[in-house]
Amino acid sequence: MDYRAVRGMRDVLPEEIPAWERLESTARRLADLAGYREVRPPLLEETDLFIRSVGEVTDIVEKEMFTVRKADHSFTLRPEGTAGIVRAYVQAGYAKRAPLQKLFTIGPMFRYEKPQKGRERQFTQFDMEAIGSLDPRLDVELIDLAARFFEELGIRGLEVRINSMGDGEDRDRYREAVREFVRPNLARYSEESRARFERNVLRVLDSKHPGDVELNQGAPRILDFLSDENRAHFEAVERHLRSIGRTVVVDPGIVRGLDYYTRTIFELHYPDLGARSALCGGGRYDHLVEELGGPDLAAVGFAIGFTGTLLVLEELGLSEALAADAPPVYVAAADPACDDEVFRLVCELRGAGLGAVFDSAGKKLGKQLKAAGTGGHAVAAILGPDELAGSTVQLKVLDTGEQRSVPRDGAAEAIRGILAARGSGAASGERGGA
RNA sequence: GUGGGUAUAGCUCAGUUGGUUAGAGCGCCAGAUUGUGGCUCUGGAGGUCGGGGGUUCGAAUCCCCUUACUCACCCCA
Repeated sequence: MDYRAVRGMRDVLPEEIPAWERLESTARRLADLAGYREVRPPLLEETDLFIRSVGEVTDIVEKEMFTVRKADHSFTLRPEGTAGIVRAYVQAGYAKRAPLQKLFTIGPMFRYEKPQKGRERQFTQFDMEAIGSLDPRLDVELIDLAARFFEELGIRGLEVRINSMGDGEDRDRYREAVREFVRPNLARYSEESRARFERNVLRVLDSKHPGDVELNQGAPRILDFLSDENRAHFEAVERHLRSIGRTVVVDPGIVRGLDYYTRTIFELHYPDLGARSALCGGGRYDHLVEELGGPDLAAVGFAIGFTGTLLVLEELGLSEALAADAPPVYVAAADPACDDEVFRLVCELRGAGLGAVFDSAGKKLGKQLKAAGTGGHAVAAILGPDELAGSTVQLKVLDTGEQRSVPRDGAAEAIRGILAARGSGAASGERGGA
């Protein structure tokens, strides 16, 4: 095999499209329900946009960007959706004419990481963003919508974890407190954690080394460092979550990897997925609009990864019931002499709004009917010399085997009748599953 | 970036201590059935055994290198 898809990128083949369409339609329906409008920023942005928004010392910027240079400019394939959406928001002038915008986008993101289960270099995300307000009900609205997305797909048992990162000053004071907490025992920490101590001390608390976990007992919690205002915001989020019946876990260990996050952050986990259990991550980014040249406006959003979601659907056996509908009619030639007339009927039926296909491999009638049956078509229309002579067509209902002759002129109508009779009895999704 | 595993037909996989023309199931094509499918039977096509080098009379099998895939760590969707 000479050519393969680029490492970490894969083809979504026709067999998988129904599952993808289901994710997309579920996302769009939810967005409509809550008044979020679709926006489609370009896949390529100036590299500096991501450095500025995601943060210079993050993994994404340091080593995961797909960057191309052209004529003194540096462009980067978007590694996440929020930066581009906020850039578009500012550029479109929404900040002045209609500051509160609820937006969503669905599309590919790119990160140069080593691929593994649930992680690809090109992956698709569903992003929802509410820009222009600090209302804690928006935090909760988004958490609720994210959870609802999975529930509508049939995925239960998700765990919602929330935390607050405070704002810049809160975080500075907290970071200092953690540094003081760790420093006396630094020599006893794992090598990994000692490196993190320098680079990003908060990650020390995230360590999975047994010894580190022990040492981290009793570490300061960021929630104790929140300003009154940020504490009130966090408590309001919890209160609203309770009032709509969403149970969540407050997890002081969540520390998101992008610099722009502030205040509320959350993740949705599917515990059975193992190492890569987070299906959704999000939170507030209350300074990003200003950072990108707009006024100081608060915002909150999340991203759901399709890759992990599809994995879970697969595991739960929920993706097998999905199959695309084949065109209802297969027009078969009883004799090669009728091929022209078969093609004419196919086009005629399509003109009448009936999906129709024909054999173009020179199969004999028996093989054509076999193909019609296994191909998932509902009706076979058979044309042979006898039918041509009598201006008729044989219609065979493929799942019952019953067959009758109808006038050629009335073929479309007769087929419509058969489909209506079939369709009325069958529930949606009858095909594919069984 | 670090560490482990795996590479044989379109797919899922066998291949015995290295031994002659590398197999099976599914799928595909055809015939039995010269105008009627889903079952059955018969036959067929399809493989530089990931690539390169080495050991050997002889390598899919042993050794080295390489590439790809995959899993985990890190981090994240």
